[in-house]
Amino acid sequence: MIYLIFLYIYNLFIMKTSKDILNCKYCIYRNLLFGQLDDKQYEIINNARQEFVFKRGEVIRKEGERINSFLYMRKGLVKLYKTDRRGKDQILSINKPGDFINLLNIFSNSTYKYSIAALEETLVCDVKLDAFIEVVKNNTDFALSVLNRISKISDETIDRRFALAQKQIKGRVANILLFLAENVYRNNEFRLPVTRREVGELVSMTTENIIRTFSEFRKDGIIDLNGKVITILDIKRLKNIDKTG
Amino acid sequence: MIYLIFLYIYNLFIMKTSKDILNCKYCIYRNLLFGQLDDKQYEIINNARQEFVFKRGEVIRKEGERINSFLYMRKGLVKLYKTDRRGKDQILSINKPGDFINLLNIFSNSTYKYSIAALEETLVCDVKLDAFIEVVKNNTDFALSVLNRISKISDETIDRRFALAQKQIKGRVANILLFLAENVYRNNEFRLPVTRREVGELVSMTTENIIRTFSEFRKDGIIDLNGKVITILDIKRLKNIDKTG
DNA sequence: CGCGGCTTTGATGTTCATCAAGTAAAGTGG
DNA sequence: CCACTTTACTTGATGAACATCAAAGCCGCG
Repeated sequence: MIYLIFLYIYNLFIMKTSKDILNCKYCIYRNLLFGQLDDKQYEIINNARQEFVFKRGEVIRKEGERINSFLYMRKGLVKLYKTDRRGKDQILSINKPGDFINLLNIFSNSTYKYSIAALEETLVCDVKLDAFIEVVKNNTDFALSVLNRISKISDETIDRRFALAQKQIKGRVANILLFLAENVYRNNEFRLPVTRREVGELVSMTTENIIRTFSEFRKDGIIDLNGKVITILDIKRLKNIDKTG
Repeated sequence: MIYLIFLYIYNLFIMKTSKDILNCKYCIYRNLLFGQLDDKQYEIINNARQEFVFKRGEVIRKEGERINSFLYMRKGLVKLYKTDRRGKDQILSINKPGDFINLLNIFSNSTYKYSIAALEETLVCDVKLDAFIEVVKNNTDFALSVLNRISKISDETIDRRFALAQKQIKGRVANILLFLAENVYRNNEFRLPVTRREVGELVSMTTENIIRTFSEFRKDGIIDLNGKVITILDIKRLKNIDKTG
């Protein structure tokens, strides 16, 4: 709710100062990471920054590409995924606005170990790595803040992986439905941003079994299904399935 | 082979200068991470440093404990693991000398999300976090080096997870045997440092199926089994099983 | 020496993947 | 905008991979 009010004010703000939308000085995500920068450092980042819009389905980065920018999401939804030699994808994570998609990997001086694609129309800020590193070098508080952020991302990854590994299919599907409802759309009704196959790729199950699980949830009155539109009817029961596996 | 010679020289060195073993100035792992420190910074680390020896089975850190030191391994073997509410463990990784066990997580200003236990007699260096952070703050090259190291660890984790998820049981067991033979013991014959159950906890399979797989490999002439001692007889075939799944 | 944890094998059951076949929806080119 | 093609979705039948259960031998250790 607070979030919605925030977004509303943000939108009003944009209307009035649309010139400034291209300057991240006014970005709502600024304080997530760039809080400690002074004006000069801020300018360095801002000058090295570009915005890109990707349509649903577009590939943002391809596994194997050299990493030469820091990315963060301002709008939309993306998936990080790897493709095996038989052409089958495995989705590592789904990321939403505010996430620093590649922060964990930009300092490896190496290439992307995964691809990134847009699941919805997505707005991404792209900061040249040279500039990012220059600021890290000149502001140790910022460096520590980056390290802190990285550690937290890593903590979450461990927790998430651990939780998934315990569960079998029903628990996994419940988990992703709750993730979308609570963390992404903040609503019990939403349009599924991924295909059934992609849900399978995310939780390591086949498309058919995802569909069967959806159907079962519907028969049990836990969700309502209408093509891509999903309504969670009994969130309590869904949470219980998520927890007990 | 080079590694063994290295160790040998290192041991000779210790004999002669045993007073210095407590000073990481002479640590063979020094350059892995602390290469860029000047003498003063070096002294800060060294003064905040303690060595601890853990026997097989001892818990080094427990999930939930506050993280207040940077750890690195000088000798031995450890496992990182999480325990679920039913008391079953899941092993996240097995780590060996030279690994920075908790580097990914020390900046989270939080608690351990996993436990660490010794699989063999293990020598761990423990550097107070305050000192570590002080040096990060005063040496941006060091900070970048830490970031680089973190990115690489993260890359490896992704690759490893991806590879494991593709494989079924034979491939997973082959994978861990090769890891032990090639990365840890550098020998085709070694004493398995974990129980069959722990192998299962590492690759998400039951004890019984690990045993069955071992037996099958033996019947096929790929390995020889003698209690805990394993000899890889046909490494080519084992590598093929690892690769093809 | 006896207890508990580790190892092993066999029998049985569950979960999930695979295969097949059909319908619905979403692109695509004329 | 419609015919056509492709991709997504759905259901059922079958089988493979793996978990679970049971029982017994082994080994180290107090």
